[in-house]
Amino acid sequence: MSKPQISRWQAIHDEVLRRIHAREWQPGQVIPNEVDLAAEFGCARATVNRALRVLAEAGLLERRRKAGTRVALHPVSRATVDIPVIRQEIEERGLAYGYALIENTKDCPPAQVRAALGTRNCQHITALHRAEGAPYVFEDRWISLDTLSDAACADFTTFSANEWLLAHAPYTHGDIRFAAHAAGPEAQMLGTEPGAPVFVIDRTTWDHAQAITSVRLFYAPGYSIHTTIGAGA
Amino acid sequence: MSKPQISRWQAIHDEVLRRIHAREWQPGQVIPNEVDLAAEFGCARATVNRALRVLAEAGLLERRRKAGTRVALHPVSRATVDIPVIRQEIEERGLAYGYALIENTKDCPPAQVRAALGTRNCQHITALHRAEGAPYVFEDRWISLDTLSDAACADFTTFSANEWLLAHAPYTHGDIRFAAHAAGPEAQMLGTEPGAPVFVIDRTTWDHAQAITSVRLFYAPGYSIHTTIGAGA
DNA sequence: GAGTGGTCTAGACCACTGT
DNA sequence: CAGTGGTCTAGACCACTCC
Repeated sequence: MSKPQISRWQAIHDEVLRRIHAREWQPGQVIPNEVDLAAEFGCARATVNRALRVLAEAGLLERRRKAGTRVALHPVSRATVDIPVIRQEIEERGLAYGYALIENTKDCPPAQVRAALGTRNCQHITALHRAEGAPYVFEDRWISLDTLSDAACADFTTFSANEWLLAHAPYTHGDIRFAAHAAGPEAQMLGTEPGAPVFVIDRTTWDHAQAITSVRLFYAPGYSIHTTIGAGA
Repeated sequence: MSKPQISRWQAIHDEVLRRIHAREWQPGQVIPNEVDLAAEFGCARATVNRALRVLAEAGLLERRRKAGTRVALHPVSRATVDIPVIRQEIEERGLAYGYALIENTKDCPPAQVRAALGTRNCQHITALHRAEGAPYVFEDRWISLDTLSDAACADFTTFSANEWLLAHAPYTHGDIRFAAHAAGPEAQMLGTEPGAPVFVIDRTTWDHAQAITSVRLFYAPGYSIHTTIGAGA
């Protein structure tokens, strides 16, 4: 037998959620303040605070000092997407991981990447990741040599730039874009035809103000990103 | 002048993050327990707990009772994606929102949707959302009439099913998938050619154990989802 | 069994912001 | 200015899990 072990703040979280769903507290309406709710639930204010903070982070409540807490008018669905290391993503599905470096040169990136990285001084790496022998994702990466001069002499033949960067260049923040593109020259490597729809992820990461790398991942046909969303209204 | 106003727990959060990035605490290594860290930082244990909890939620730390807190071996990038109501998404870009119902019939869904919703008794709604007159997204939605019998007599001509559901059927959890497809018959409505790459979002939502709706959104060419990621290693 | 994190309390001070 | 949420404290008990 397994007991869920609901904590006090989770119970309050659930009860507040129930009142929002039941329209006892309507969208846009101000709900009682923390002191009153703590009195109602017979607990400390900090416990109510925790419950409401989680709901606010989920986008269901809007909180402002003095103005109080309101039920959000336009609750957005907030999904958290995990973007793992490619090798890990493949191996976690129980498939054999394969990697092949295609190109590794010092080069000047195209305008769009140049704008993202803020430099012309880049290492250009292209590689193919395979799952169980089949093409999985084609990686087209630019690394700023202004930020990471080591990248010029790194060996990407056995380990991908993906993993090298994880070990050598932590980032503070990044920027991700998901889109659908028509396959270009990389179609052949992905085992599809030019013009076929491919799922593309563009990602640029920074270490504070220093841009580190900008990468475009072309996924083989059939790829999709899956995630779940919590409570919404 | 604006002061960032860094709170105590955020300062500790940042310092721990610095130590992880600086490899002072290496991946897989157990870091000092909360009591020791509280002593080091000269604060209450709850404050350290808050800082470490946030880092754990971000995937950078792994915490287990008795075993202690370790630096994650495979820090995944965890991005939060906001999926707003379509009308809101368009209007927030300062564009005129347009909506046209195409079809609204009681019908039996295809096998895949049937499996997701667990019923044959469905309302089928298709509609086109426009931004500034141009096609923006084509919506292909199935609503379970077992769960929401009201949907059979709802009027979707002026307000989209998207908004009707928000007001009538809160969900407790959902399931989202992003993918790239080749445009089918909907290509014409999206102003593109069959076979062209389109960004597709599949979403199914439940209210507890009851499936509510399953929708497939076909976005017009050029659409992309943008988000940011926080600190990673 | 014992060490660690998870939670909770009662109270306090502070930051922000609407009035 | 005053009301509200944001944070912090010192201490406590409990749940979990490794040894």
